[in-house]
Amino acid sequence: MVRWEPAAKERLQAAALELFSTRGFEQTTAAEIAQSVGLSERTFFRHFADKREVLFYGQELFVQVFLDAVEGAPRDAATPDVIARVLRAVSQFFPDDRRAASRVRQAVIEQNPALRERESHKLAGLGTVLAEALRSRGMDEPAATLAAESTTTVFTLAFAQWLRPGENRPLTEITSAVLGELQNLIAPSATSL
Amino acid sequence: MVRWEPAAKERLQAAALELFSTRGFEQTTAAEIAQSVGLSERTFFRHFADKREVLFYGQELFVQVFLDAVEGAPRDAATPDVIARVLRAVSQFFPDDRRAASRVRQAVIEQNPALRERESHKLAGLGTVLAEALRSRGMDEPAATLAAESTTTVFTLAFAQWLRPGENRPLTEITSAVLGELQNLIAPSATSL
DNA sequence: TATCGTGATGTCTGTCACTGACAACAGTGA
DNA sequence: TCACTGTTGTCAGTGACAGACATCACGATA
Repeated sequence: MVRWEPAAKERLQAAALELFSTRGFEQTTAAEIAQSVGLSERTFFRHFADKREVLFYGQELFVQVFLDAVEGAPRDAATPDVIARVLRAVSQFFPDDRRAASRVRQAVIEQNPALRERESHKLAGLGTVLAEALRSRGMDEPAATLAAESTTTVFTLAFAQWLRPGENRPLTEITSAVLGELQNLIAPSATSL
Repeated sequence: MVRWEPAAKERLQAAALELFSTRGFEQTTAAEIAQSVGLSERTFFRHFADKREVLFYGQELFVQVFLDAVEGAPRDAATPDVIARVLRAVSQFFPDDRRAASRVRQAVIEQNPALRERESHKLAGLGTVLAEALRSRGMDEPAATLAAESTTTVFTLAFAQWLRPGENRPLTEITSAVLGELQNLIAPSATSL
Protein backbone atom coordinates (compact mmCIF):
# COMPACT_ATOMS: atom_id res chain seq x y z
CA MET A 1 0.00 0.00 0.00
CA VAL A 2 1.31 3.40 -0.99
CA ARG A 3 1.94 6.02 1.55
CA TRP A 4 0.47 8.84 -0.53
CA GLU A 5 -1.29 8.97 -3.82
CA PRO A 6 1.45 9.74 -6.33
CA ALA A 7 1.81 12.83 -8.49
CA ALA A 8 0.31 15.26 -6.00
CA LYS A 9 1.54 18.19 -8.02
CA GLU A 10 -0.06 17.05 -11.24
CA ARG A 11 -3.31 16.25 -9.49
CA LEU A 12 -3.38 19.68 -7.91
CA GLN A 13 -2.68 21.28 -11.25
CA ALA A 14 -5.43 19.40 -13.03
CA ALA A 15 -7.93 20.15 -10.29
CA ALA A 16 -6.98 23.81 -10.29
CA LEU A 17 -7.47 24.17 -14.04
CA GLU A 18 -10.81 22.44 -13.79
CA LEU A 19 -12.03 24.63 -10.93
CA PHE A 20 -10.66 27.86 -12.37
CA SER A 21 -12.34 27.26 -15.69
CA THR A 22 -15.71 26.51 -14.16
CA ARG A 23 -15.94 28.81 -11.14
CA GLY A 24 -13.28 31.34 -12.04
CA PHE A 25 -9.87 32.01 -10.57
CA GLU A 26 -10.83 34.36 -7.76
CA GLN A 27 -13.86 32.34 -6.81
CA THR A 28 -11.69 29.31 -6.16
CA THR A 29 -9.64 29.15 -2.99
CA ALA A 30 -6.39 27.27 -2.67
CA ALA A 31 -7.97 25.23 0.11
CA GLU A 32 -10.74 24.11 -2.23
CA ILE A 33 -8.30 22.96 -4.87
CA ALA A 34 -6.34 20.99 -2.31
CA GLN A 35 -9.38 19.43 -0.71
CA SER A 36 -10.74 18.40 -4.07
CA VAL A 37 -7.80 16.04 -4.44
CA GLY A 38 -7.66 15.04 -0.79
CA LEU A 39 -4.78 17.25 0.29
CA SER A 40 -4.46 20.15 2.67
CA GLU A 41 -4.07 23.80 1.76
CA ARG A 42 -0.61 23.71 3.32
CA THR A 43 0.44 21.01 0.90
CA PHE A 44 -0.79 23.07 -2.02
CA PHE A 45 1.59 25.83 -1.03
CA ARG A 46 4.42 23.38 -0.61
CA HIS A 47 4.07 22.46 -4.28
CA PHE A 48 3.37 25.93 -5.68
CA ALA A 49 4.91 29.18 -4.54
CA ASP A 50 1.57 30.90 -4.92
CA LYS A 51 -1.93 30.29 -6.17
CA ARG A 52 -1.24 31.61 -9.66
CA GLU A 53 1.81 29.48 -10.15
CA VAL A 54 -0.26 26.32 -10.39
CA LEU A 55 -1.20 27.38 -13.91
CA PHE A 56 2.40 27.86 -14.94
CA TYR A 57 3.90 24.63 -13.73
CA GLY A 58 5.75 23.14 -16.66
CA GLN A 59 7.05 26.45 -17.93
CA GLU A 60 10.56 25.49 -16.89
CA LEU A 61 10.48 22.65 -19.40
CA PHE A 62 9.41 25.10 -22.03
CA VAL A 63 12.28 27.45 -21.23
CA GLN A 64 14.64 24.53 -21.41
CA VAL A 65 13.51 23.80 -24.95
CA PHE A 66 14.51 27.33 -25.90
CA LEU A 67 17.90 26.93 -24.32
CA ASP A 68 18.58 23.51 -25.78
CA ALA A 69 17.74 24.81 -29.22
CA VAL A 70 20.21 27.66 -28.88
CA GLU A 71 22.92 25.48 -27.47
CA GLY A 72 22.37 22.83 -30.09
CA ALA A 73 22.96 25.27 -32.91
CA PRO A 74 26.27 25.08 -34.75
CA ARG A 75 28.86 27.51 -33.44
CA ASP A 76 29.06 29.33 -36.72
CA ALA A 77 25.34 29.57 -37.41
CA ALA A 78 24.08 33.04 -38.27
CA THR A 79 21.64 34.66 -35.87
CA PRO A 80 18.59 34.35 -38.11
CA ASP A 81 19.29 30.66 -38.45
CA VAL A 82 19.52 30.28 -34.70
CA ILE A 83 16.24 32.10 -34.29
CA ALA A 84 14.53 29.95 -36.87
CA ARG A 85 15.87 26.87 -35.15
CA VAL A 86 14.63 28.00 -31.76
CA LEU A 87 11.19 28.77 -33.10
CA ARG A 88 10.99 25.38 -34.78
CA ALA A 89 11.95 23.55 -31.61
CA VAL A 90 9.61 25.46 -29.38
CA SER A 91 6.70 25.08 -31.75
CA GLN A 92 7.11 21.33 -31.73
CA PHE A 93 6.68 21.55 -27.98
CA PHE A 94 2.99 22.21 -28.65
CA PRO A 95 1.64 19.45 -30.87
CA ASP A 96 -1.95 19.64 -31.99
CA ASP A 97 -3.24 17.35 -29.31
CA ARG A 98 -2.34 19.95 -26.74
CA ARG A 99 -4.37 22.64 -28.46
CA ALA A 100 -7.67 22.01 -26.67
CA ALA A 101 -6.12 22.05 -23.22
CA SER A 102 -4.07 25.12 -24.10
CA ARG A 103 -7.23 26.91 -25.14
CA VAL A 104 -8.88 26.19 -21.80
CA ARG A 105 -5.81 27.36 -19.93
CA GLN A 106 -5.47 30.51 -22.00
CA ALA A 107 -9.12 31.39 -21.49
CA VAL A 108 -8.63 31.20 -17.75
CA ILE A 109 -5.53 33.37 -17.89
CA GLU A 110 -7.14 35.98 -20.07
CA GLN A 111 -10.03 36.43 -17.71
CA ASN A 112 -7.90 37.41 -14.76
CA PRO A 113 -5.55 40.40 -14.52
CA ALA A 114 -3.33 38.77 -11.92
CA LEU A 115 -2.83 35.78 -14.18
CA ARG A 116 -2.13 37.97 -17.18
CA GLU A 117 0.46 39.70 -15.09
CA ARG A 118 2.13 36.42 -14.26
CA GLU A 119 2.09 35.51 -17.92
CA SER A 120 3.75 38.78 -18.91
CA HIS A 121 6.39 38.14 -16.37
CA LYS A 122 7.08 34.61 -17.54
CA LEU A 123 7.35 35.85 -21.07
CA ALA A 124 9.74 38.60 -20.07
CA GLY A 125 11.81 36.03 -18.24
CA LEU A 126 11.91 33.95 -21.37
CA GLY A 127 13.28 36.89 -23.29
CA THR A 128 15.91 37.49 -20.64
CA VAL A 129 17.04 33.89 -20.59
CA LEU A 130 17.15 33.73 -24.34
CA ALA A 131 19.20 36.91 -24.57
CA GLU A 132 21.59 35.45 -22.05
CA ALA A 133 21.98 32.32 -24.15
CA LEU A 134 22.64 34.37 -27.25
CA ARG A 135 25.21 36.43 -25.38
CA SER A 136 27.01 33.31 -24.31
CA ARG A 137 27.30 32.42 -27.98
CA GLY A 138 29.21 35.64 -28.45
CA MET A 139 26.46 38.02 -29.46
CA ASP A 140 26.77 41.55 -28.12
CA GLU A 141 24.25 43.83 -26.55
CA PRO A 142 21.92 45.24 -27.57
CA ALA A 143 21.79 42.78 -30.45
CA ALA A 144 21.22 39.83 -28.15
CA THR A 145 18.29 41.42 -26.35
CA LEU A 146 16.75 42.69 -29.54
CA ALA A 147 17.01 39.30 -31.20
CA ALA A 148 15.66 37.56 -28.12
CA GLU A 149 12.70 39.88 -27.77
CA SER A 150 11.86 39.57 -31.43
CA THR A 151 11.92 35.82 -31.11
CA THR A 152 9.56 35.74 -28.17
CA THR A 153 7.31 38.25 -29.89
CA VAL A 154 7.08 36.06 -32.97
CA PHE A 155 6.33 33.06 -30.83
CA THR A 156 3.70 34.88 -28.81
CA LEU A 157 1.93 36.08 -31.94
CA ALA A 158 2.02 32.63 -33.46
CA PHE A 159 0.83 30.97 -30.28
CA ALA A 160 -2.11 33.35 -29.97
CA GLN A 161 -3.03 32.61 -33.56
CA TRP A 162 -2.74 28.87 -32.94
CA LEU A 163 -5.34 29.13 -30.21
CA ARG A 164 -7.76 31.29 -32.16
CA PRO A 165 -11.11 29.61 -32.85
CA GLY A 166 -11.23 28.11 -36.29
CA GLU A 167 -7.48 28.01 -36.66
CA ASN A 168 -6.42 24.53 -37.72
CA ARG A 169 -2.84 24.86 -38.90
CA PRO A 170 -0.22 23.35 -36.65
CA LEU A 171 1.84 25.75 -34.59
CA THR A 172 5.02 25.03 -36.52
CA GLU A 173 3.37 26.24 -39.69
CA ILE A 174 1.97 29.40 -38.11
CA THR A 175 5.25 30.21 -36.47
CA SER A 176 7.19 30.04 -39.68
CA ALA A 177 4.57 32.18 -41.41
CA VAL A 178 4.89 34.88 -38.75
CA LEU A 179 8.64 34.67 -38.89
CA GLY A 180 8.44 35.14 -42.63
CA GLU A 181 6.41 38.29 -42.13
CA LEU A 182 8.97 39.60 -39.71
CA GLN A 183 11.71 38.94 -42.22
CA ASN A 184 9.79 40.75 -44.91
CA LEU A 185 9.17 43.62 -42.58
CA ILE A 186 12.73 44.19 -41.52
CA ALA A 187 14.57 43.26 -44.68
CA PRO A 188 12.26 43.38 -47.66
CA SER A 189 15.10 43.45 -50.13
CA ALA A 190 17.15 40.55 -48.82
CA THR A 191 16.35 37.15 -50.24
CA SER A 192 17.28 35.39 -47.02
CA LEU A 193 18.10 36.93 -43.71
CA MET B 1 -8.65 75.47 7.59
CA VAL B 2 -8.50 72.65 5.13
CA ARG B 3 -10.56 69.58 5.55
CA TRP B 4 -7.78 67.19 4.62
CA GLU B 5 -4.17 67.67 3.84
CA PRO B 6 -4.06 67.87 0.07
CA ALA B 7 -2.36 65.48 -2.33
CA ALA B 8 -2.92 62.36 -0.26
CA LYS B 9 -1.91 60.18 -3.18
CA GLU B 10 1.41 61.90 -3.72
CA ARG B 11 2.17 61.88 0.00
CA LEU B 12 1.45 58.17 0.17
CA GLN B 13 3.63 57.54 -2.81
CA ALA B 14 6.55 59.50 -1.42
CA ALA B 15 6.27 57.83 1.97
CA ALA B 16 6.07 54.41 0.36
CA LEU B 17 9.20 54.96 -1.71
CA GLU B 18 11.02 56.20 1.34
CA LEU B 19 9.98 53.24 3.50
CA PHE B 20 10.51 50.65 0.78
CA SER B 21 14.01 51.88 0.11
CA THR B 22 15.02 51.85 3.75
CA ARG B 23 13.20 48.86 5.23
CA GLY B 24 12.42 46.94 2.09
CA PHE B 25 9.14 46.28 0.31
CA GLU B 26 7.97 43.22 2.18
CA GLN B 27 9.07 44.60 5.52
CA THR B 28 6.78 47.57 5.07
CA THR B 29 3.05 47.15 5.57
CA ALA B 30 0.45 49.22 3.82
CA ALA B 31 -0.80 50.32 7.23
CA GLU B 32 2.61 51.69 8.11
CA ILE B 33 2.81 53.71 4.93
CA ALA B 34 -0.61 55.17 5.56
CA GLN B 35 0.04 55.95 9.20
CA SER B 36 3.32 57.65 8.37
CA VAL B 37 1.34 60.32 6.55
CA GLY B 38 -1.58 60.35 8.94
CA LEU B 39 -3.99 58.26 6.93
CA SER B 40 -5.63 54.91 7.46
CA GLU B 41 -4.79 51.66 5.71
CA ARG B 42 -8.23 51.72 4.12
CA THR B 43 -7.47 55.05 2.54
CA PHE B 44 -4.24 53.68 1.12
CA PHE B 45 -6.22 51.04 -0.73
CA ARG B 46 -8.68 53.61 -1.95
CA HIS B 47 -5.86 55.36 -3.75
CA PHE B 48 -3.96 52.32 -4.98
CA ALA B 49 -5.43 49.09 -6.20
CA ASP B 50 -2.73 47.16 -4.38
CA LYS B 51 0.43 47.70 -2.43
CA ARG B 52 2.71 47.37 -5.45
CA GLU B 53 0.79 49.89 -7.48
CA VAL B 54 1.97 52.75 -5.30
CA LEU B 55 5.32 52.51 -7.07
CA PHE B 56 3.73 52.70 -10.50
CA TYR B 57 1.45 55.65 -10.06
CA GLY B 58 2.24 58.04 -12.88
CA GLN B 59 2.69 55.33 -15.48
CA GLU B 60 -0.53 56.41 -17.18
CA LEU B 61 1.07 59.75 -17.97
CA PHE B 62 4.00 57.95 -19.45
CA VAL B 63 1.77 55.81 -21.65
CA GLN B 64 -0.01 58.93 -22.76
CA VAL B 65 3.28 60.40 -23.95
CA PHE B 66 3.72 57.35 -26.18
CA LEU B 67 0.25 57.72 -27.60
CA ASP B 68 0.49 61.45 -28.15
CA ALA B 69 3.74 60.99 -30.00
CA VAL B 70 2.18 58.44 -32.33
CA GLU B 71 -0.91 60.49 -32.90
CA GLY B 72 1.06 63.63 -33.48
CA ALA B 73 3.05 62.05 -36.29
CA PRO B 74 2.19 63.08 -39.85
CA ARG B 75 -0.21 60.69 -41.54
CA ASP B 76 2.30 59.78 -44.22
CA ALA B 77 5.31 59.34 -41.93
CA ALA B 78 7.17 56.07 -42.40
CA THR B 79 7.20 53.62 -39.50
CA PRO B 80 10.86 54.15 -38.58
CA ASP B 81 10.22 57.86 -38.37
CA VAL B 82 7.26 57.31 -36.11
CA ILE B 83 9.33 55.08 -33.88
CA ALA B 84 12.13 57.61 -33.69
CA ARG B 85 9.62 60.29 -32.84
CA VAL B 86 8.06 58.21 -30.09
CA LEU B 87 11.43 57.43 -28.60
CA ARG B 88 12.40 61.07 -28.62
CA ALA B 89 9.21 62.15 -26.91
CA VAL B 90 9.35 59.49 -24.26
CA SER B 91 12.98 60.14 -23.49
CA GLN B 92 12.25 63.77 -22.83
CA PHE B 93 9.77 62.57 -20.24
CA PHE B 94 12.80 61.69 -18.09
CA PRO B 95 15.02 64.74 -17.80
CA ASP B 96 18.25 64.44 -15.90
CA ASP B 97 16.86 65.82 -12.68
CA ARG B 98 14.66 62.77 -12.41
CA ARG B 99 17.58 60.40 -12.66
CA ALA B 100 18.40 60.19 -8.93
CA ALA B 101 14.80 59.46 -7.94
CA SER B 102 14.48 56.95 -10.77
CA ARG B 103 17.54 55.12 -9.51
CA VAL B 104 16.08 54.79 -6.04
CA ARG B 105 12.81 53.55 -7.42
CA GLN B 106 14.48 51.09 -9.75
CA ALA B 107 16.64 49.72 -6.95
CA VAL B 108 13.51 49.01 -4.92
CA ILE B 109 11.82 47.29 -7.84
CA GLU B 110 14.81 45.15 -8.66
CA GLN B 111 15.04 43.81 -5.16
CA ASN B 112 11.57 42.35 -5.13
CA PRO B 113 10.19 39.68 -7.45
CA ALA B 114 6.61 40.84 -7.08
CA LEU B 115 7.61 44.33 -8.11
CA ARG B 116 9.60 43.07 -11.05
CA GLU B 117 6.55 41.16 -12.10
CA ARG B 118 4.43 44.27 -12.00
CA GLU B 119 7.04 46.08 -14.03
CA SER B 120 7.05 43.37 -16.70
CA HIS B 121 3.34 43.64 -16.90
CA LYS B 122 3.35 47.41 -17.26
CA LEU B 123 5.92 47.13 -19.98
CA ALA B 124 3.91 44.51 -21.80
CA GLY B 125 0.89 46.75 -21.55
CA LEU B 126 2.88 49.56 -23.07
CA GLY B 127 3.73 47.35 -26.02
CA THR B 128 0.10 46.41 -26.46
CA VAL B 129 -1.11 49.99 -26.36
CA LEU B 130 1.55 51.12 -28.75
CA ALA B 131 0.73 48.33 -31.19
CA GLU B 132 -2.88 49.38 -31.03
CA ALA B 133 -1.95 52.96 -31.84
CA LEU B 134 0.15 51.84 -34.79
CA ARG B 135 -2.70 49.70 -36.03
CA SER B 136 -5.05 52.62 -35.92
CA ARG B 137 -2.63 54.45 -38.21
CA GLY B 138 -3.18 51.68 -40.73
CA MET B 139 -0.34 49.33 -39.91
CA ASP B 140 -1.16 45.64 -40.21
CA GLU B 141 -0.36 42.77 -37.92
CA PRO B 142 2.12 41.41 -37.17
CA ALA B 143 4.04 44.49 -38.26
CA ALA B 144 2.39 46.68 -35.66
CA THR B 145 3.19 44.36 -32.78
CA LEU B 146 6.73 43.77 -33.94
CA ALA B 147 7.37 47.48 -34.32
CA ALA B 148 5.79 48.23 -30.96
CA GLU B 149 7.77 45.56 -29.15
CA SER B 150 10.99 46.70 -30.74
CA THR B 151 10.29 50.21 -29.64
CA THR B 152 9.66 49.28 -26.03
CA THR B 153 12.73 47.06 -26.07
CA VAL B 154 14.89 49.91 -27.27
CA PHE B 155 13.47 52.18 -24.63
CA THR B 156 13.94 49.62 -21.88
CA LEU B 157 17.55 49.06 -22.82
CA ALA B 158 18.22 52.77 -22.98
CA PHE B 159 16.47 53.43 -19.70
CA ALA B 160 18.47 50.74 -17.93
CA GLN B 161 21.65 52.26 -19.31
CA TRP B 162 20.56 55.72 -18.19
CA LEU B 163 20.26 54.48 -14.62
CA ARG B 164 23.55 52.63 -14.60
CA PRO B 165 26.11 54.03 -12.13
CA GLY B 166 28.57 56.34 -13.81
CA GLU B 167 26.32 56.95 -16.80
CA ASN B 168 26.01 60.69 -17.37
CA ARG B 169 24.57 61.06 -20.85
CA PRO B 170 20.96 62.24 -21.01
CA LEU B 171 18.37 59.64 -21.83
CA THR B 172 17.60 61.19 -25.20
CA GLU B 173 21.18 60.62 -26.29
CA ILE B 174 21.30 57.04 -25.03
CA THR B 175 18.01 56.21 -26.65
CA SER B 176 19.09 57.39 -30.04
CA ALA B 177 22.34 55.47 -29.70
CA VAL B 178 20.48 52.25 -28.95
CA LEU B 179 18.07 52.92 -31.77
CA GLY B 180 21.04 53.37 -34.07
CA GLU B 181 22.38 49.99 -33.03
CA LEU B 182 19.04 48.41 -33.75
CA GLN B 183 19.00 49.98 -37.18
CA ASN B 184 22.47 48.69 -37.90
CA LEU B 185 21.48 45.29 -36.70
CA ILE B 186 18.37 45.10 -38.78
CA ALA B 187 19.46 46.72 -42.01
CA PRO B 188 23.22 47.14 -42.12
CA SER B 189 23.15 47.96 -45.80
CA ALA B 190 20.52 50.69 -45.76
CA THR B 191 21.79 54.21 -45.24
CA SER B 192 18.67 55.28 -43.41
CA LEU B 193 15.79 53.13 -42.26
C1' DT C 1 -29.19 81.55 6.68
C1' DA C 2 -30.67 76.81 6.72
C1' DT C 3 -30.25 72.73 4.41
C1' DC C 4 -28.67 69.30 1.42
C1' DG C 5 -25.61 66.77 -1.31
C1' DT C 6 -20.82 65.32 -2.18
C1' DG C 7 -16.42 63.40 -1.69
C1' DA C 8 -12.56 61.97 1.04
C1' DT C 9 -11.94 59.84 5.01
C1' DG C 10 -12.15 56.56 9.38
C1' DT C 11 -13.74 52.34 11.64
C1' DC C 12 -15.04 47.76 11.89
C1' DT C 13 -15.28 43.26 10.24
C1' DG C 14 -14.30 39.53 7.41
C1' DT C 15 -11.93 36.56 3.91
C1' DC C 16 -8.13 34.51 2.00
C1' DA C 17 -3.22 34.06 0.50
C1' DC C 18 0.66 32.56 2.45
C1' DT C 19 4.27 31.09 6.31
C1' DG C 20 6.67 29.01 10.32
C1' DA C 21 6.79 25.38 13.68
C1' DC C 22 5.98 20.96 15.03
C1' DA C 23 4.14 16.31 14.83
C1' DA C 24 3.06 11.93 12.38
C1' DC C 25 4.26 8.24 9.79
C1' DA C 26 5.44 4.97 5.89
C1' DG C 27 9.17 3.56 3.56
C1' DT C 28 14.48 2.81 3.08
C1' DG C 29 19.01 1.50 4.25
C1' DA C 30 22.41 0.16 7.79
C1' DT D 1 15.87 -3.19 14.89
C1' DC D 2 16.62 1.55 14.45
C1' DA D 3 17.87 5.86 12.75
C1' DC D 4 16.81 8.69 8.85
C1' DT D 5 14.23 10.90 5.17
C1' DG D 6 10.57 12.93 2.68
C1' DT D 7 5.78 14.08 2.34
C1' DT D 8 2.04 15.23 4.58
C1' DG D 9 -1.31 17.27 8.35
C1' DT D 10 -2.44 20.58 11.97
C1' DC D 11 -2.34 24.88 14.15
C1' DA D 12 -1.52 29.54 14.79
C1' DG D 13 -0.31 33.81 12.97
C1' DT D 14 0.38 37.90 9.71
C1' DG D 15 -0.88 40.97 6.30
C1' DA D 16 -3.27 42.28 1.85
C1' DC D 17 -7.41 43.67 0.49
C1' DA D 18 -12.86 44.55 0.29
C1' DG D 19 -17.64 45.67 1.83
C1' DA D 20 -20.61 48.34 4.74
C1' DC D 21 -21.54 52.19 7.26
C1' DA D 22 -20.63 56.54 9.68
C1' DT D 23 -18.51 61.19 9.71
C1' DC D 24 -17.90 65.71 8.50
C1' DA D 25 -16.03 69.98 6.25
C1' DC D 26 -17.22 72.22 2.21
C1' DG D 27 -19.91 74.12 -1.74
C1' DA D 28 -24.26 74.84 -3.91
C1' DT D 29 -28.86 75.96 -3.59
C1' DA D 30 -33.19 77.33 -1.80
